[in-house]
Amino acid sequence: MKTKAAIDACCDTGSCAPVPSLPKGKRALSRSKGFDKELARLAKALAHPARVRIVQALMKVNACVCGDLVELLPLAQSTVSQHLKVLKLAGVVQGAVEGPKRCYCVNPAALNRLKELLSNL
Amino acid sequence: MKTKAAIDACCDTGSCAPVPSLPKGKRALSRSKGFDKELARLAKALAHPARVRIVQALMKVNACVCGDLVELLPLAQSTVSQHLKVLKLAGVVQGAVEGPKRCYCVNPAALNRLKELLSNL
DNA sequence: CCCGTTTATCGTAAATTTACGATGGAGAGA
DNA sequence: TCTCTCCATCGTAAATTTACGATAAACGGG
Repeated sequence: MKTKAAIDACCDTGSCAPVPSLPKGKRALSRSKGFDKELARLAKALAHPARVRIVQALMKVNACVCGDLVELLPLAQSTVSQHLKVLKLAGVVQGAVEGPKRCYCVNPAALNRLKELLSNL
Repeated sequence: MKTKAAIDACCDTGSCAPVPSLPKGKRALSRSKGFDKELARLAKALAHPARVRIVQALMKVNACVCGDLVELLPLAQSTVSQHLKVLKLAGVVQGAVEGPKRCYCVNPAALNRLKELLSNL
């Protein structure tokens, strides 16, 4: 009977529990109203390899990075700027003006928040 | 001079470092070739509120969940099935056949991997 | 063997994302 | 002031995502 084997392939408890009708007062965070939206929003910010690369580069130096991020990526300058905008809107990076250039750095709080939300899944 | 103030708003070190030309042998994980793609792929799986809700519900019971996930979400059955497919392809959930129903549960390894990648940013 | 239940897939439409070149604006220096 | 550099924004095209209803496929029960 392959049914049993298929179940084992899924998870160890052989039986199928009913859906828990969600908010059961188990953990405060995951009950909070915007939990799913907030996690999805932060995850979406990192849901593109180019944006991950940007955050990676920004983390590596713990200072601001002047704009030659474009040279890191096989993308046009306007595209990189657009990705930076996405990251800024999600609160993952912050930017400031330094002379004619821009200055970017990651906001550690946003990444910590993402980790926190993940831990409370 | 508002330039200085703007810098402070970005990060505490007042100066702007050059981009670090990425792979500098600092940490093995973040150097690995597919790091950005893998993180982006996992993040993308959670980049939609409905998929977060699904994972949430699947985590809450540590067993398989029979299919009435549809009742959790304000979405049509085919849409939920599509989101489940995305999660399965990303390796975040696993499914098995139980009689006429399907049986889903999360793959903790995938979520741990996501946390690991985030920690190595 | 048919039937009802459950879920995946197909076809499709709307919305969003991704990417590019072109343009514009802000600041530094001649 | 004029110009040059750096970057954001605009306009736009292609690709992807999201959502739905309709249909098909798998299974157990009668």
